[in-house]
Amino acid sequence: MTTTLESPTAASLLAWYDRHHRDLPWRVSPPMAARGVKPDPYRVWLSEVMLQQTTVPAVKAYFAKFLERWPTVNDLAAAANEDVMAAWAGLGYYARARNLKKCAEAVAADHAGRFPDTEEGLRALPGIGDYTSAAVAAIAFNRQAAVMDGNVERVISRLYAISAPLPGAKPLMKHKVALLTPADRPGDFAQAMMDLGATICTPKRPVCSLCPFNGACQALAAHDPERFPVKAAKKEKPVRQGAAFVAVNDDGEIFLRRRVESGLLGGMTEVPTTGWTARIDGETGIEAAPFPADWQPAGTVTHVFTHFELRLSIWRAKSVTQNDNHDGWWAPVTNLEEQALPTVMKKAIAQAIPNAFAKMPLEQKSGIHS
DNA sequence: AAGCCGTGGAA
DNA sequence: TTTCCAAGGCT
Repeated sequence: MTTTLESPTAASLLAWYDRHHRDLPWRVSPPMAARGVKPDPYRVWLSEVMLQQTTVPAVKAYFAKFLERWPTVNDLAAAANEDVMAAWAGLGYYARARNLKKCAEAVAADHAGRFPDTEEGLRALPGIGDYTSAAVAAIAFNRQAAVMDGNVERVISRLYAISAPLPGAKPLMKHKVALLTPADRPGDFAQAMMDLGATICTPKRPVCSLCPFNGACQALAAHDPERFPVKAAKKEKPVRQGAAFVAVNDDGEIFLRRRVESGLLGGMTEVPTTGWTARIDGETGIEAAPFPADWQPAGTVTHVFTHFELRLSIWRAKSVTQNDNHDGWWAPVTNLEEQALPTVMKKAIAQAIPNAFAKMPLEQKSGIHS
C-alpha cells in the first residue's frame, strides 16, 4: 500500500511547541510571552554562546553564575579577563570565553551597549557565526532567520531523507529550513525545532509517535529515521603524552602559571607542563621540570580532548622554598576555585594532592590513576 | 577547507 | 567499555 506524505508546516510545529516546550532559564516561553515578557538580547546571546557544542545541563549553572555576577553586557565588558576565564573554567572551548569578552566590549563600546538586531550586524561580532547570529536575530529580535544547529540538521535530514553527508549537505539543509521558517514567531519556531531534536527526534530511538511531523517525515515513511543525518567518517584520536609538575610550599600554596592566549586551553591557568605536542614517544619525565626541586612521581592522569588523548605523568614536590621561575604565582591550595583551571589541570592537581578540591570535590573524575 | 578547539553524560 | 555528540566558530 502507498502512503501520501503531508507537507510539513510551521504551524504544526508551533502548536506542538506551545504544549511541549522545555522551560529553560534563558527562555521566554509562550506563556511568559503572553504575559508580556520580552527576551533580553544579552541573555539570549550569553546562553547561545554557552550552548555551542555544550549540553543544556552543563550550561545551567554557568548561565546563572554569569548572570548574577554580570547582569548586563556593560558589566561583562567592564569585567577583568581573568575573572571571566575563571568563571568559564570547566565549560570547555575556551576561545568562546575570550570571544565572549571581546564581543561584550564591542557591544559596549561600538553599539552603546545594545546588540545589533540583524543577522548581519550580529555576525560581525567575535564568537558569533552562522548559527548564533541567526539564533539571536530570531529569538531576541523576532527576525525571520533560518536557524540551523545539530538538532535542526537531524530533524531536516530526516524530514526530507537527505542522503548527502554532512557537512557538505549543510547549504541544502539550510535552504529547507529557510523555506519552513515562518514570518510570525520565527524565534519560537527555531526553539521548537531544537526542542524537537532534543526530546523527540533524538539521534537514537526517536519517538516518532509523538512528533508533529510524523505525517510528513520521509525518513519515517522509509522506516529508518536513524539512518539520518549521514555524516562523514571521523578520524581516530592519536595519543599524546606529557608531564605535569605540582609544586607545593610550606604555606600550603601551589605554583601556577598562565598559558599563552591562543591554542589549546588558551589564556587558562595551569601547573607547569610539557608541551603535549609529542606523540606517545615524547618526554614524560623529570627532565622537563620547570625548576629544581625534590620531584617525586605521583601517578598518571588521562584526559580526552577533542582531537587527541593525553596521558600525563604527574610529578609532585613538597616544601618547595624557592625557584628561579618567575613566570607564575603561588596560590592557596584551599582556594583553587578562584583560579581559571581547566578540568585537565584540576585532575592533575587532584592526583598530586588528593584533598585539594575537598570543599568542592572533583567527584570521581575518570582518568586518575595511582 | 579541513583541522583545531573541552567536557561530560547517555546509550 | 566504547562511541557518540551537545543551541559551533575560527583559521
